[in-house]
Amino acid sequence: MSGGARGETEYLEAYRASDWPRPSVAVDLVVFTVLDTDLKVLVIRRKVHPFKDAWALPGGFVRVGDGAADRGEDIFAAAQRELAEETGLDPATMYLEQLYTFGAPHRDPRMRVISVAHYALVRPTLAPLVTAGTDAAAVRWRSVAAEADEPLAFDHAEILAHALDRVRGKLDYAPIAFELVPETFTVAELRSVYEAIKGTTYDAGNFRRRFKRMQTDGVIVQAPGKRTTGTKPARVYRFAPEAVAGVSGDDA
Amino acid sequence: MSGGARGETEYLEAYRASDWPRPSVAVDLVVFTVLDTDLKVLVIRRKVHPFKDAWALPGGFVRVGDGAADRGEDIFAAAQRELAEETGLDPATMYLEQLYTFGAPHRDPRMRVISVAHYALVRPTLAPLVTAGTDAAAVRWRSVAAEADEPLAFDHAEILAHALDRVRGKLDYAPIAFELVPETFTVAELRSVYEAIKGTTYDAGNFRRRFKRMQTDGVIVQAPGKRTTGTKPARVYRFAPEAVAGVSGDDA
DNA sequence: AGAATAGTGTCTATCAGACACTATGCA
DNA sequence: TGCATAGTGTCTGATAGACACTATTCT
Repeated sequence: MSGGARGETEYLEAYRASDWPRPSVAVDLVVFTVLDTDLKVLVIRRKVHPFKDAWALPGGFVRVGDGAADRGEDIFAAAQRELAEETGLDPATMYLEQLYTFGAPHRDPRMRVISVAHYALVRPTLAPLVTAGTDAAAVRWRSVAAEADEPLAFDHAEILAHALDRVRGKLDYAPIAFELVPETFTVAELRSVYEAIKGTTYDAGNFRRRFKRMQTDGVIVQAPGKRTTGTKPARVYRFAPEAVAGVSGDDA
Repeated sequence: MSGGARGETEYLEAYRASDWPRPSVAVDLVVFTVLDTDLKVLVIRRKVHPFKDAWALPGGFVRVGDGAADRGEDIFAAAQRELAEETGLDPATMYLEQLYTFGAPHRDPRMRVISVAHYALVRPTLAPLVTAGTDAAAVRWRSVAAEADEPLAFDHAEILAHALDRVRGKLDYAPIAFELVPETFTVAELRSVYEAIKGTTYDAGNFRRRFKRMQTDGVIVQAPGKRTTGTKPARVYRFAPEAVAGVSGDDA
């Protein structure tokens, strides 16, 4: 900082801006997993008003410090914290990425809330371990396909639709499907994840060819052992993240 | 709303949230155009602290109303308003889309500011008409290739890098190049926009083939007249937005 | 032996990159 | 007439969809 006339200008500018009304800023989370070859999203039953007892996406307010010394937490850190709180899982084990920011003036009946939505991908092996956070009466993995289900609170249906678009689009050019299978997986298992996300079927032979290309590209390597599925056992593979650029999660 | 015990819970919840410190929320704009076959970004010279006299991306605070009656403006509306203020152009003539939200705790030295970055595309025919807004000492179209240029204020270099990634990626699957040519254009003109954005060259013959596919798909239609360029005149075409789904701009 | 899934190979259409070639208007 | 750009055509390699086929294991 500086003093004198510059300092005065600076002070006035800071005063002006901080004197205007400010919105609350939240993060909302669209947490996906694949269970029983079906794409699921994590919903919680709200304990408090508004939308008490309704299903909603997990989320919470970004911690903003008061003043110059404490500036609060980063937005991505807030999303990680909420993800941990609302699932009981270690956020380092999940893929997390910022999605879109929703800020319609009346999206929250209480007050002006701007929500930075994120989406997360949880391995099916971890999905059954989620536990309800303190602000939730219950958590549930809800099928994304279940349109006729109970409506979601706030504008969460719109946020979910956005997240679906993003994941479906990103599936074609980014290695995100690997976040939704166990550490080791078969060709058929990876295919079923693609099918669950896209909502279509993939030809088994053609998908295998694509799979093989990823193998020759070094994205996938064979893992020891086989998976027995009641019929001919299948080879298992492992994702090789070291061969892929930009797998860090949030790209900001 | 409701009364009684529910009302009390509701009140307490609202009180709690609104009593916490809140951040200022801004919109920043990455405004692109193509001039002289070069991709340019609009920068302003700051009039006030912090970063006084430095180049920065245009932007401003989102107007947030005070209380239940006035809730302020929508985020997209704020971006449109800033776009109009900072360019002097009608925002309806430009493509505008939300990009990413930046909220590192110390990205603004004054206070906690969360910025919802957007990017805009301006036709080269309109680009020379931009005028500086009230908070800018000057505006300039700056080449994005000019790495060795003066640094940008705040985290605006990072925002610009994000916007470049988005535009370059989206160019391949969305009809955004049409936002950067005049109403009617030749094959070569559209190709030079692709080249300016991607920073590479395209084979003229192959690009023409791609162009023709868009024509048979109804995305492009021939327009009357020819463009004379000092040599053999070229046919001119027009974008046919009615044939393309999802050209609305912001997709929220 | 039969069912079911794992795994392979082929044909075809589409599209991109490389590149040779023709057509036309202006200096 | 020559040059520069407009515009056309061809060859090749990579990939996706459709689909027929073989291989292996469990019951």
